[in-house]
Amino acid sequence: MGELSALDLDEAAFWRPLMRIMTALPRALEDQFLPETGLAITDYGVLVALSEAPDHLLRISGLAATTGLSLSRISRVVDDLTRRGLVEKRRCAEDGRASNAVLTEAGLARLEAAYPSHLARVRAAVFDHLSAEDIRTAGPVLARLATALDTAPPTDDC
Amino acid sequence: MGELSALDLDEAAFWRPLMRIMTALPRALEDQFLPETGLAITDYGVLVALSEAPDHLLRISGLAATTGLSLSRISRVVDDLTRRGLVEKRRCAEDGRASNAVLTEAGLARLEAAYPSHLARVRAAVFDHLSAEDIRTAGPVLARLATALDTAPPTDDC
DNA sequence: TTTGGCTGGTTGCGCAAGCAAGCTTTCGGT
DNA sequence: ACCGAAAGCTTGCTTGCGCAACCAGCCAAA
Repeated sequence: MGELSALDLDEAAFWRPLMRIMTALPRALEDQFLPETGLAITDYGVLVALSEAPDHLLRISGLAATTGLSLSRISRVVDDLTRRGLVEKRRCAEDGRASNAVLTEAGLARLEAAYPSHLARVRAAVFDHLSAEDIRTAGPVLARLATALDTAPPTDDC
Repeated sequence: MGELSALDLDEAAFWRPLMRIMTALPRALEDQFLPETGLAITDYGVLVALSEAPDHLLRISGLAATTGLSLSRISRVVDDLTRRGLVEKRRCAEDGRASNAVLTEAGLARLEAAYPSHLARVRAAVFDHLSAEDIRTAGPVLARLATALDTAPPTDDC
């Protein structure tokens, strides 16, 4: 290390905005969302993940993977959602160590009720400011970056 | 609200990766950076902001604005950096309420020492996975999004 | 000049999140 | 059949962060 060249102009013009977005977007999304729906984005993410899973059922660890949260966090979030009746936790039949989280009726209803608000926030924060062209050209780049981040967490240094 | 159409395919292909990036990138950057340099990215951001300011001097509130952190957080971070000798806090002469944070020699040295590590992390996490073309086409889109987020925080609903 | 409002910053507190250590169940090897 | 290692959570503790309440210095306007 130490022999790397600094960012060039194009890179800087990519990097700076990306940093701003990383810090500002989450707040822009969450701020109105929680009061409007009674769900934290984290909760919402968990419910979405379950709603997209076969039988609305997912292992705790699978939930952690798809939401990108730590196992410990997911454990507590699922407990909380269970307490609120939006999710049910069942010990897995074929593996006594594992648990499955299942979306309840109430959970699905809550998710559906929250969806418009989420959509509105996303549109207001992101898509209202971009052209169709923007979205089409930048989308694939973001996709490459995202998959790289997903697959490269084990240090690919050296 | 409630009358919004769902995301179309292009939008979804933009939004999903963006969410992944928002959650995964910060960790990818911070994980090695702190052990390598003894600086949290937040600390690093503050030092960078100061280093780019005239006379290496910035109001506390200015620091909050440029870093995108809350005033309270900045207040504590600056206190901490002061305790570590990387920054100096001076009560402002022409306004007794205000404080200025100034980068010390040690702070500048620390920043310069940390820079290669930061660069390496950014390259490994981001630019190593993107082509020059990617960067050139997506950069402006990210820039639009970032300025929109910076200027639109007061709810532009209704 | 005094008083009420403002602005810049600090502090008390609570919450989300991760890490590390623990517990239980499973599985592979002998 | 047994034992050690590993998998799948859970729980205790720490940290980063923001909000809201607060305090001090500034600035009108009466």
